[in-house]
Amino acid sequence: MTKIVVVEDDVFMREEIVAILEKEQYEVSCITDFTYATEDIMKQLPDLVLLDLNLPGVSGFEICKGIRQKSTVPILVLTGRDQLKDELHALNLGADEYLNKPCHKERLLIRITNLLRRSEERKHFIEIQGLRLDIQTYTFYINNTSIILPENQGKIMEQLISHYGEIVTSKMLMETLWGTIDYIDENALQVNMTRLRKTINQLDINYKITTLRGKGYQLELVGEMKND
Amino acid sequence: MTKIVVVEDDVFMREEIVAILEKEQYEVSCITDFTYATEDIMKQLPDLVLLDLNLPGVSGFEICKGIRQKSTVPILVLTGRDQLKDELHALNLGADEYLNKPCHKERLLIRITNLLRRSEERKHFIEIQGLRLDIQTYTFYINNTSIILPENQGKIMEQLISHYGEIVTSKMLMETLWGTIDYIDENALQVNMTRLRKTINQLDINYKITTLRGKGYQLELVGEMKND
DNA sequence: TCAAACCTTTCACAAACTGTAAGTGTTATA
DNA sequence: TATAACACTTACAGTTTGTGAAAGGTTTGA
Repeated sequence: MTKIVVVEDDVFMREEIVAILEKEQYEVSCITDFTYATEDIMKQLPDLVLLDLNLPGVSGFEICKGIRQKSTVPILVLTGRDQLKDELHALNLGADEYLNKPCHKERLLIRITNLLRRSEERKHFIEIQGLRLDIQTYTFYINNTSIILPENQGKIMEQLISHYGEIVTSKMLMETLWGTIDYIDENALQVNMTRLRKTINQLDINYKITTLRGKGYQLELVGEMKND
Repeated sequence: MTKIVVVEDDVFMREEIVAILEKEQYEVSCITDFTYATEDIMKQLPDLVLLDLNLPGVSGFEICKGIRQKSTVPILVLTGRDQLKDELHALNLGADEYLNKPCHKERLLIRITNLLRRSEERKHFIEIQGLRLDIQTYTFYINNTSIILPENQGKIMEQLISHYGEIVTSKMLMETLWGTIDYIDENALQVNMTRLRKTINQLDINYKITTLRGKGYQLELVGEMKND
C-alpha cells in the first residue's frame, strides 16, 4: 500500500486532505508535533510527503531540505504561501511539486499520481550526489556512464553508499558479502576492496574509499576545493 | 547544448519565450506550421518541448499525446487555458508540467531546469510502456525487477524496443550483433533468440517476440483483452 | 624500529556466455 | 498430403570473467 505522510498544522485542512487521500486508497499518516518533523517523517518510510510550509515553530523549508538530504522521496508542497520566491525556494531545496491552497482535489491527486509513478523508477536505486546504484543487478550509474559491478564489489559499494558519512566496518562488510564472519579470511575482503578501488579509479568519480585503520572504510568526496 | 522546441502560435509570446530561453543558453527552435507538428518536433530531437494548447487548426492535446507515444522527452505545457479539466487532460496525456499564462520567467525557468535534471536520469535508457533497457550495460527494468541481459540478448532487445511496432529483420539483427552479415550462420541468431525468449518468459512481462516467417521478428503486446 | 594492519599480485578453480553442430518442429504451397 | 524451406531447440566445448587462497610487499603508529 502506498504511504503518504501529511505535514499540516491546520486541523480542518489536515482532516480534509486525509479524507481525500484515504478515499483513493492511500495509507495516510500525519505529523502533528513538528519538533523533530524530519526524523519523524523519515521513520514512517513514506512513498510521498505532502508538506505545508507555514508551521508553528519550524520552517517548512528546513523540513524540505532535511528530507531531501536523506532521501529521494517525492515532496509535494501544498501551501497558502503564494509568493513566487517561496515557490522557487522550495523547488530549489528539492521539492518536486508546489501547489497553492486552496487546491482542487483532482489537481492534487493527479500530481500525486504522477510523482508516485515517477518515483517508481527510483525504487531500484540507492543514491548519493552523483552516484546511483541498482542494488539488484549492481549496475552503477555515474554521470553519462553505467557499468556493471561484480557481485562482491557491488555489495561493498551498496554498504558504502547506504552508510555514506559513516564508517563501515570490516565485520559489516564480511557479513554482507558472506553472511557470516566466521572462517572468513579478512584478506578476501581486502582483495575485493582493491578491485573495487581499481574499478572506481577507472571511472570519472568524485569519491574515493578511505581506510580508517582499525575502524573500517568510508566513502568520501574528493577533489573538492576548500574555500575559506 | 540543451535543445528546447517551442510550440506557440502567438508571435509576440513566442519571441518573448525564445528571448528568455536563449538568455539562459538554451538552443531554441520553434514550430510555426502546425500541420505536421508532432513529426516536426521529433525531428529536432529536443531535450524538452514547450507546448501551447490553443493552436490554429490542431489540438495541442493531440500533439502532446503524439510526442509521448514516441518519446519520453519532457513536455511542459504553457497555456492560457486555465480550466482544471484541461490541466488534468494534458497531464493524463503525458505532459510533465502545466503552467498558466501569464507566467513568471523564474517560475518557468526553474520548472525547465527540474524537468531537464530529471530527464538526465533517463538518458541511459530506451523505453516502451512497461519496459526499460540500459543500452550500455543491457540492464533490463521490468516493474519491480531488474536483470542483466547477456550482450547478445541485450542487443536483440535493443533492436526490438527501438523498432517497436515495426519488423526487425534477421539481417538487421545480424549486423547489430556481429557487425557484418557475411559468414554468419543464421542459426547463431536463432539460438540467441531462443535464449532471449526464455529469459523473457521467466520474467513477468506483457510482451512476446513474434516470428514473421520470411520477414523477421517483432515485439508485441500480449495478454491484452480486447474490449468491443 | 618493529609489529600489526593493510594492500597488491598471481594463480587456479568455477560459473557464465558464446557459436557450432545436429536434430526436431512448423508452415506454405504444389 | 508430401515436401522443401524456414524456424526452433538442445547439447557441447572453448573462452571469458569473477572468485578466494596464497604469498609477499607497504604503511602506520607506538
